[in-house]
Amino acid sequence: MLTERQLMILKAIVNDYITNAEPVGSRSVSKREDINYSPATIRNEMSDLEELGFLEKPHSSAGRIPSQKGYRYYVDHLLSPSKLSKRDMSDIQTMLTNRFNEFEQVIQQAAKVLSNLTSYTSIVLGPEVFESTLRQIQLIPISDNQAVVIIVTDTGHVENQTVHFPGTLESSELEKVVNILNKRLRGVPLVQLKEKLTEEISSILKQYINQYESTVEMLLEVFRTHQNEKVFYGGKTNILSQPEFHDVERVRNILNIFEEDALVSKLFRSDDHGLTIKIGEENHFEPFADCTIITATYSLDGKHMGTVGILGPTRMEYPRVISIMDYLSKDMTKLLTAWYQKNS
Amino acid sequence: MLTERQLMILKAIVNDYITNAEPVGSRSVSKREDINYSPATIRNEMSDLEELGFLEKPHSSAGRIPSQKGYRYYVDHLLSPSKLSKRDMSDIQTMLTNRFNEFEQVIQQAAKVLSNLTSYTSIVLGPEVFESTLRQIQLIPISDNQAVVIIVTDTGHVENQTVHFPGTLESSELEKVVNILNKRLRGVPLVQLKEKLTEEISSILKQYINQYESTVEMLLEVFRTHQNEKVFYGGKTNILSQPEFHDVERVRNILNIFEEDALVSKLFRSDDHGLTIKIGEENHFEPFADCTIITATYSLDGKHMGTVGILGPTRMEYPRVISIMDYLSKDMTKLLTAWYQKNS
DNA sequence: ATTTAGCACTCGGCATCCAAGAGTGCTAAC
DNA sequence: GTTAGCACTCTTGGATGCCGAGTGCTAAAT
Repeated sequence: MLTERQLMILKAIVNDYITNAEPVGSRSVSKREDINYSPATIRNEMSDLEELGFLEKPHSSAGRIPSQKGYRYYVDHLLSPSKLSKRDMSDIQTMLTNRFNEFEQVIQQAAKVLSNLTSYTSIVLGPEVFESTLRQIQLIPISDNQAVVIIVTDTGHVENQTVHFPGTLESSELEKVVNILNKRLRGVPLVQLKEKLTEEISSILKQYINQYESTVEMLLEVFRTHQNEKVFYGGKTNILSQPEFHDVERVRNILNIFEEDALVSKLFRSDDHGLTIKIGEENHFEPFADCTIITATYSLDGKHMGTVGILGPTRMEYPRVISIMDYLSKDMTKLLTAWYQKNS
Repeated sequence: MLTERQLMILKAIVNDYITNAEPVGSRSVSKREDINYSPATIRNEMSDLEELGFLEKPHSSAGRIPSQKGYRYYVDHLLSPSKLSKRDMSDIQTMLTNRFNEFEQVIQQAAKVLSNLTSYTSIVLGPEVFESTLRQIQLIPISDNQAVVIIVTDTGHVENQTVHFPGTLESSELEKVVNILNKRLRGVPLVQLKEKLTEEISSILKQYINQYESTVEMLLEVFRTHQNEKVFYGGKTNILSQPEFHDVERVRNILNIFEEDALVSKLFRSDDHGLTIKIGEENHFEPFADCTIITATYSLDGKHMGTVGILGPTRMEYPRVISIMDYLSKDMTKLLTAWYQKNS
């Protein structure tokens, strides 16, 4: 429905505004190489584009800036995906090639490289808890009345937790408990552990263990506080360098959000395979009303694992960020696959 | 060397500036109940105080503000330690009375309560690594070529780390390794583990274990990356609400520091027993040139364990913060002692 | 029918000016 | 030693006016 020329102009305006963060006037559009119309013509078109809702004016005599709808149209139809520069690719490669023992290290690195390359804030969510299953559980007594519970998931994530411990439980009994748990709970999704414990395991424990009541209670305690998936950040303060975030109150609101991992992981989690772009109010979250969030997922055997995300102003360098995210998420998938095969 | 009256005036000015964040004029000082001199007299005294370096003027016709030296004198000689309000005390109590399994939870809580009560940013450092010794070490194989190493310190801190694992090591041998390590390394300070391993243990392992070389290598890997002590924050963005931090660049510098735990723990660690107050440039750190850091230590059996700290503007509510910190750090010491006795 | 040149108009940004207010420093009187 | 009085200084905030960037419209050019 938009004419060829309108598309060109819209694209030019978005591109210009993305790089300069200042309202774009008709003159500067007409000066572009690929556009051969006078400012007056451009003005007429801009006026139309504004009427259609793709542009808006900060005030009556400034240039135009893209509206949310304008950005949306831009990313949906006008975006020319930029080739990733050699340098970016190699940066990603070297960051992710480092030897690592735990997958979390990769995730941490990914967050770092993302924020470095984009100068926005990156958020990377680890493997989702409710997807992962128990691979192994261990109980290690560390004093008369304390033990450490180690939980290893199928994704290779290791977690420890200290619990109070029925002092009367003997080490032979302890071993029995661990054996039973491992036998019965291997492969069970973490979120179902609690359920499973009360339904099946507790009656089994009853048969073998004296102090079974306090033991079950202890285990319930462990399973109750199931960790949320971890959230990794890169460049938390990068957003402060964007001109649109020079207001301290605004900044404070956003930075406070980062202190609440649970909230962040809710806001950034994406289940769609591939890239998701949410512009401004599409986030349905007031503090992000003029932010764009781009997320991509990484996976294992086609099974969705986690999300890498980036938070920036709506005025975001879409082409660049998109290609970086695409490349990075695929790389993580590859790495994860390789790592998993090696350590299965 | 200062007259009684000068002291009164200095104190009045600091107090006033602390609460209002605005230069204090002679008139407002003379209006205070406890001061019965005319503005003119006050002016003369203020002029003297300025000459002595305790006050300064933002510009020639504003009121005075305390200089760094002024603050210093204030905290050293003029401070009337405020009684902690019932409410504050009970807030601290309830925050710290919650049942907890790991000492880290207390520390986390402490950071939170501190920042809530003061509306500055709090930093709490966990038990210092180089002070703590090994209580127990465990190796748990989780796949053909991976194991989790669990390290428990005498302070009850538990740490896990995933390592690559010589696939050929059998579980009976593994057990031997663990036994040897526990027997030989218990009580050894974490920082000496590496040394001890190369000097003593490796030769012992050689006698018992086939794959001793790769095992030693693996252990070295573990001990090399000795965790820094953890840093807990409360109210990271609180500082943004102080009027003196309304400049985005300044704020960014400070927030960036918080991303570097190692740096933070260096800046905030205090070895002095009791309270330490560092005002402005006394921090010897440019970004903190107009910040005050107050630290207190918590301990166990008189042995210094960790530090609780607060970061705010030099214009800090000293009396209140000091009494809160004092109370909190003593409370933590008590709690830690009780906890340690119970779980030794 | 498009496109464009021309021109009046609008508005933010910036500098300037001014008056008010807060505060100082000095002097002279108490 | 203290204080009243007063001239002086400096910030703050509002009013004013100008400039430049940009628009919207109209009429001419293509």
